Amino acid sequence: MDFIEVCKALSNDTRLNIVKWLKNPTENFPPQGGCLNEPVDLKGGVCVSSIREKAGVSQSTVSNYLDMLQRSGLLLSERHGKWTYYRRNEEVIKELAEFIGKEL
Amino acid sequence: MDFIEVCKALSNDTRLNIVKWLKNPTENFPPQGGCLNEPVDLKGGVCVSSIREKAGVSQSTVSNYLDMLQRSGLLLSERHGKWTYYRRNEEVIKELAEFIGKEL
DNA sequence: TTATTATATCACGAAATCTCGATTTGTCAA
DNA sequence: TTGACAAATCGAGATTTCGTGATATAATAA
Repeated sequence: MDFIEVCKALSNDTRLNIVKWLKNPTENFPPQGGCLNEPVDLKGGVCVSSIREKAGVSQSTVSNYLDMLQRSGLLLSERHGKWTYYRRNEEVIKELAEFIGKEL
Repeated sequence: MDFIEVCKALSNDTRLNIVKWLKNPTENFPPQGGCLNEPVDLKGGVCVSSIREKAGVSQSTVSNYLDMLQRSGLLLSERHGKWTYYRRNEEVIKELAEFIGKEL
């Protein structure tokens, strides 16, 4: 985990909120995977357009934010058909808490 | 604690190192309070010029960094005569770890 | 008072980040 | 194959951050 990159990723209200919202996807976003007939294991993942709507920023901005959060390791993404579903990487978030508790 | 401001403050290698170094001041810096005859309770605080030397940046940069770290709450400062001694604010650092563990 | 030292503040150009609209790519359906 | 839609990438102007040298302030010493 690159702590500096994680800090940069979290140094923005919208990006911080995205990470928080994804802690409880069903509370914060509409049901996902709607259009697909096949049952897909989304593991709580949420598609870009749902996140964009909640965040109230442009499509390119949210795409950039999600990429940034993924590159920092905080989020994971999985593509199913037309949609890309993002979810939290709980292991990295746990690492982050441990880093602050021990290394910082 | 303003989490965003803390993240911004930690989004820089030198500033992150300063916070880490101040965890063990006696290991990382020369003895402090040397010129003063009066015994001063520095509580592990380190003066700006010692930090500047260790960090290898200009005086204005380190002063700016220390101000930023203090404004974020991560550091505390105390002036004694000509010197300003900076030390960690362990309570805020604990808050930070708790925030990540619970809120994030 | 004057000189010296420690730190803070100012002003600046360079580099990075922010956020957007436009365009491109990828996927599915007709 | 074409059209429609989701998401990623591109390009750009506005804002912020980076790090510096110069200057100002504050405290001590002579």
